[in-house]
Amino acid sequence: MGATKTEVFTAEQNRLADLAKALAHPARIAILEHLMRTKSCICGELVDELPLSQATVSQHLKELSRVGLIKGNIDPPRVCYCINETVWTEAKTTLGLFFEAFTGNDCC
Amino acid sequence: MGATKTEVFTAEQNRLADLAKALAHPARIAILEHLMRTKSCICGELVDELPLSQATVSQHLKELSRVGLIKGNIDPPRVCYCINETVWTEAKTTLGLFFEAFTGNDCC
DNA sequence: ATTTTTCATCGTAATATTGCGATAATTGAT
DNA sequence: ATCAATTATCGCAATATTACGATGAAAAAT
Repeated sequence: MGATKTEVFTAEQNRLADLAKALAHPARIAILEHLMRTKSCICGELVDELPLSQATVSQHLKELSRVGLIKGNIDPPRVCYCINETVWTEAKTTLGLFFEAFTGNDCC
Repeated sequence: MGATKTEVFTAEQNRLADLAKALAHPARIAILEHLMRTKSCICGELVDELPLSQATVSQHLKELSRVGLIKGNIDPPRVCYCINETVWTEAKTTLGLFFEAFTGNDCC
């Protein structure tokens, strides 16, 4: 085993889990925070910013791209990354609705 | 390697990533949704609800407990689980603030 | 005392993630 | 054509996660 049984869950549950997975690493949080701070897009200065190798940073950027939270503009030899507003809003809304669905419990 | 370099990130970044990690599996999303739906606490009926073995469900419950999103009341031989309102609010707020910090970008 | 019920934990196998050095790939500049 | 700069990808090692059967632990009921 070791592989998640995605087939047995709904598309919504899988999507929410997938968005959360993209946020489930401090380096990716730091990358997104940096992209928010420097409104203009960022490329490889993230490597200077973070104590991680270029290869590792590139891998984290790939994971964020995979779920769509960021997008990159090729400006050779650079790649300018920035937050994808559409998916950002989707994530914000989806997670927001999820957390607001809880209205308190009696027991415990 | 294979281990996350937590030391080089802030406590806030690590905590946010850790909360996200707890949500980064559809089974755990399903568990939390079930706990929200059935306001009263739930124990092993999750095993009937989910197409996963008892051992696997227990492991997911442990992960949710680890970050504090749920808590359990021992009522032998049962264990009644429910959402931990304090941590739930923390997660909601932390993630909410994170997503709201983005105010749009120009490029890309 | 034994049985039953419920849940946690152990052990194990399969797969995924993290991290990095080395190597490609791309394109502008010389 | 070669070089420099930047980023992606490959290959590898270490560790983590997912999943499950089997076993253990706890306490009520017989």
